[in-house]
Amino acid sequence: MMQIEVAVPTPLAQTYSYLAEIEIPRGSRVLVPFGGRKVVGVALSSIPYAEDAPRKFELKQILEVIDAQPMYSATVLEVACWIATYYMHPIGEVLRSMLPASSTKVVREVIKLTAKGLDERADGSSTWGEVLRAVFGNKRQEISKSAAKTKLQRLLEAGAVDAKMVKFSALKRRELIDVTRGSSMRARKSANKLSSAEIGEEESLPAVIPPATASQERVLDALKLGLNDREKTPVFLLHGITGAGKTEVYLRLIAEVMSRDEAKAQALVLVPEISLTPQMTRIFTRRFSGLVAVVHSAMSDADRWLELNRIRSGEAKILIGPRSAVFGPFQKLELIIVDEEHDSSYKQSSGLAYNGRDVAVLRGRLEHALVVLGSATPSLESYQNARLGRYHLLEMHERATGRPLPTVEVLVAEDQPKSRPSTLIAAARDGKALPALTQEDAEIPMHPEVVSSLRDNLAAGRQAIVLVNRRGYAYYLFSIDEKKAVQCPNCSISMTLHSRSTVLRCHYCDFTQTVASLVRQRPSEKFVAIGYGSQKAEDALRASVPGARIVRLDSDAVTDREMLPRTLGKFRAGEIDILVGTQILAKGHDFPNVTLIVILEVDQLLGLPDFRAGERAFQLLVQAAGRAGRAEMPGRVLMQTMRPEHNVVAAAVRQDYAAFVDQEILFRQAHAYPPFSRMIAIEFNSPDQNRLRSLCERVETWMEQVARSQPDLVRQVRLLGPAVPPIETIRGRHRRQLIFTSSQIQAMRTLVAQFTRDFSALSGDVRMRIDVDPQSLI
DNA sequence: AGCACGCCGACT
DNA sequence: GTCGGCGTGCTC
Repeated sequence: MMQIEVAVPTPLAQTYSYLAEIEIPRGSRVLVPFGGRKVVGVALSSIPYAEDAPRKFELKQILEVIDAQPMYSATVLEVACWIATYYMHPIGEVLRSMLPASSTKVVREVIKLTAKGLDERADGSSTWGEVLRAVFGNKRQEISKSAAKTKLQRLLEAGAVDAKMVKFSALKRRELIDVTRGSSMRARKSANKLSSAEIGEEESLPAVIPPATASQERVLDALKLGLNDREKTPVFLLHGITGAGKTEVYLRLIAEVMSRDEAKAQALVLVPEISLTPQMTRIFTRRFSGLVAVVHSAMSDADRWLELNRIRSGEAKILIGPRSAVFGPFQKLELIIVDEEHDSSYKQSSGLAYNGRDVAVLRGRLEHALVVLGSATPSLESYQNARLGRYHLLEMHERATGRPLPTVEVLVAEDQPKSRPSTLIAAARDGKALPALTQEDAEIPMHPEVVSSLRDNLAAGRQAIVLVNRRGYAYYLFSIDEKKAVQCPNCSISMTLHSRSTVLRCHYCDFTQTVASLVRQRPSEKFVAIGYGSQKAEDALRASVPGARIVRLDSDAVTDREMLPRTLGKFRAGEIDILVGTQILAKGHDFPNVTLIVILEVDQLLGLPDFRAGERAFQLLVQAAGRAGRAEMPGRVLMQTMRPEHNVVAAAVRQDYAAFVDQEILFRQAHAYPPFSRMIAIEFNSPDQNRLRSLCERVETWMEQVARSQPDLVRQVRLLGPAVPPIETIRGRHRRQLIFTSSQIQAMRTLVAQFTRDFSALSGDVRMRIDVDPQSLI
């Protein structure tokens, strides 16, 4: 008999011991009984069972070994353990988040009609029969619990029958149904579907490989030296200006790795989710036909399994994906590329707060793989690592086309437009139909130069991109009487006006309300629409650039997963003259015929209450500017701002990364912000404000106590809060934030570990989330 | 997180 | 008198 340590997907940090007849391979998933239910855990170790050892409880038997071949390799398990420790997250949850969701949601429950239930369903006059017919239909006797749940929910919403009858417990009590636990699902077998890579292949043409430029050659030579020295597991930071041809470097490096190693070597390419377009995928599939696997978040679980299994079997050599791809089941990973390494989407913002880029560096070290972090605007953290010699810095200062960077001009915007009551809103109050949009309604503060440049560009048969860093129609709806913007009832932020100012929407919880219903609720107040978003910019552009084919692209416009690639495809094909939209447009895309980029509302970027606001603004401005003039035609960039003197704007205008870094480093140093310190943020949230308040009092008492009992430890760590974060409430949950900062990482971690131990038992509906190295403090 | 056990209001 | 509400506490 063996004793097996199993990591179980619960918010508990410890592992649990079970019994099995034989040793179970480390990394295999197992089905175990756990607190009255069955869950899927991961076997971590097997030791012979010492029968006579004293123990407080009897061990339970493992019910089933799901994977004969471990699902998690030894290295991936090591990565998981590191993440669990570093990000202070339970190991079972870490392992669960590493695979597609269905890998651990394997205990399927099945609802079955009993004989009595069958009779009842046949009875057309029975209300219970009605419920059963709604759930099972007229033929089926069995249905999965999740499917049944949605049907019951729908029935409940319809309100045709008593709410009490629309419940599993009620049906069960009457012995109309049986709830049984099905057996666990196995690792998914391949479905009859073509993988995205195969589909991509069909369309693809043979690759035309451009000759490498001098700087590409130089960088590649250095990287190849790194490949020879992999035992030292070097990390390279590839800083190349926009259009320098970093992708071509990646492609050649991958080819080099593969040519060296009897076609066994595998490579990982991490990209920000948003740049995972079919075009991007095609670049790789054309060059490495049949060897590329792709995963992205819009994919179904089944498809994701399919692609990951191609990597696991060794059939595919290259995995392209967003941050979660860093957990890919590689056989022999020899190269990891993190494209746009500065991108904030590498940091998971909910649940397990890992940073895919940092995990990539760790995994590279464990696998002895070469790691390349690429960016036109490296994060301060990575750049500092390069300065300190931890990473090798490689720079590319010329564009692959030999063309100069686009010229950037600053246009000083007028002040805010005069606040005037909108005719649209007045009409909504009267309950009349909304009037057609007038020219005046569609006005936004646009510098005359912006308009004339867009017209000239159109006349020259060229394309333009207009970037508005805010979605929606107007910015917010301001109540003149209350002297404040209309807030979301669930979140403490202003709602944004959409659909020509007829609808208010919260960008945090998606709460939606029509303006008409708002003015009915608050009949005596007067409102004005302030500011503008991408929707209004679209209208304004239509009015001021007649004849242009204009399409808006932002997360509201992208309604299905075909939308973004389709629109970008049309734009590339020249069927669209002007693309107007949000950050979606700023990243990575390569449009040869785009010669003009307009960036409106630069100022809003700079004003965010976060120490990284400057860095984000600089990155966005440079990335956006980099979309212009990528082919033969020179590009031009117009930035409209009210603060032309701001040093971030000034550096972005010159596209001078070094100048930006120099000043930003000084700023971070002066305030002891990362990378000169580390941060751990702890968030408490609860729908109950009072509970939260008393918890904060407990936290303060705790802080005073440790300051007294462990003064040496506390002296090394700065503790901020508990404070109300910039957005106090999200989805009806009030929040408080506690921030630990220190340059003494170990001391800080010790203190935080102590804190989480002392606050592990939270009463009521209070939740705690730990964010190590937070990307944003909002 | 689930799920069970446990103690108080409105119903067959 | 029960059913069922959700407050605490445990899960090898």
